[in-house]
Amino acid sequence: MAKGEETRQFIIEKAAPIFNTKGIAATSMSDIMEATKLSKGSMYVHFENKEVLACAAVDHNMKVLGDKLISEISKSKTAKDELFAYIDFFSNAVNPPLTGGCPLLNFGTEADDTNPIVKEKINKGCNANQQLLASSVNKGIANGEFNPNWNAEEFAVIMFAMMEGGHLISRMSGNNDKMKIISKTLKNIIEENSL
Amino acid sequence: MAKGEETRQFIIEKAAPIFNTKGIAATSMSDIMEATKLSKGSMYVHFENKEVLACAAVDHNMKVLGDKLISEISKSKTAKDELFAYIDFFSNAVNPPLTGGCPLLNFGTEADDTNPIVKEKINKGCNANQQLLASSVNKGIANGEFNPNWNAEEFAVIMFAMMEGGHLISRMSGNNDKMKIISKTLKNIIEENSL
DNA sequence: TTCAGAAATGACCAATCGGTCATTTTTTGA
DNA sequence: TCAAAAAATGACCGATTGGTCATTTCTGAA
Repeated sequence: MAKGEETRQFIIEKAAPIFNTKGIAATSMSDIMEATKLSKGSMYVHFENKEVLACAAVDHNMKVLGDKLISEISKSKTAKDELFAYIDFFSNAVNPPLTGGCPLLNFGTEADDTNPIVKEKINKGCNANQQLLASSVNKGIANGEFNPNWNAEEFAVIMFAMMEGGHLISRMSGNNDKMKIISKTLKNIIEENSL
Repeated sequence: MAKGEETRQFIIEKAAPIFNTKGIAATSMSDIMEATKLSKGSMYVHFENKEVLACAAVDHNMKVLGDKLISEISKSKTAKDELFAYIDFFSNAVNPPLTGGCPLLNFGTEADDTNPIVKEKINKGCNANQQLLASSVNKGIANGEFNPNWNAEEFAVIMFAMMEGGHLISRMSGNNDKMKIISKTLKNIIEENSL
C-alpha cells in the first residue's frame, strides 16, 4: 500500500470510533487531529472536507462491524446456530462490538433529516442485516431445519427491529436486562419454528 | 401567565422541533433566534445557556408526544383497543406525530455517550412507555380480556423495542412498509392473547 | 400616573469552527 | 543517486459558535 493510502486508512481508523461516539456534527477536525497526531493540512491532503471524512468513517464502522458479525456467524454449523450467533453478537449493548454502539442507530438518527447521503448508507446497512437474517431462515427452511411456512422476510424485519430497539433501551438504562428479554424471546420464536 | 414565563414557553415551543430534527449539537442559538425572531440577549434572559434550553426542549418534546399519545389511547374502551391505539399512533414513521420523529430515538442516540442528563431523561421516557404498555396488558388480564399467563412486562419490552426499531427502519427507507409488518405482527400477538 | 423592576436589545467578546496554502520534508521510480 | 512528485506542516483566513452586558424599552402594581 502506497504511503498516501496508508495514511488515509490510518485517519479513517482513528476517526471512525470518534464519529460513532460523538456524532458527525459534534466531532471536529481538531478531534481527529488530536487522535491521529497529524497536522490539519495533512487531513485535507487525504479528504477534501469533513463531510467526505465522515462518510468514510461511516462506511468503515459498518464494514468493521459487518466483518466481525460475519466472522462470528460463519462459525455456525446450522441455520439455527447462525440466528443464535447474530443474537448473541449484539446481546451486550452496554459493551458493544463497536465503540459507541450500533452505527446504524447512531448515524441513522443523526442523518435522518439532515444528511441524505449518510441516510442512504444506513438504509442499505439495515437492508443488508435483514437480508442476512432472511437468508439464514430460508437456508434453514431449505435444509429441513425450520417450518417451511415461516415467513423469512417478515421475521427478519421483526428481529432486526427488536435488536435495534433493545440496543437503545439497554444503552439508555446502562444494563442489558431488557436486551436479555429480547434475546430470549427471539430464541423462543426460532425454537418454535424449528422442526 | 407572567410575561417572562410566556416568552420562555414560546422559545421552548419554537426550539423543540428544531432540536428534535437537527440534534442538540447541530442546533445553534442563531437557529433559535431566527425561529423566534427574538434577540440573542433575550434568549439568555430566560435560559442560562444552550444546555438548559436543550434540556427544556427535550422535556417539551417528550411531554407533547406523551400528551398526544394519552389523548389517543384514552379514547379506547378495551385494553386491546389501548394497545392497538398505541400501535396505530406510531405506525406512520414517515409522517410522525412529532416533527423530526421519535425524540427517544433522536436524543437517546445523541446523548448516549455525551450527555448523561439527557440520557437519563430518555431512559425515564422509555420506561414510562413500557409501563404504559404493561399496564394496558395487566388491565386486560384483570378484566378477563387477555390470557392471564401473558407476561405483561416482557411483552411491553418487546413491543416498545419493535416500535422503536421499526421507526428507525421506516425513516431510513422513507416509507412505512416495514412498519406495517411490525404493526401486523404486534396485533397478531395481541389477538393470540385475547380470550 | 408614576416608577421600579423585569424584559428585550444588539454590539461586542474570545474561542473554535472548517478550510487554504506557501513552504518544507519525505517518498518514489527512473 | 537524484529530481520530480507526493505528503506533511502550521500559520493563517473568514465565518460562526456560545455567551456577556450596558443600555433601552416595556410592564404592572401602588
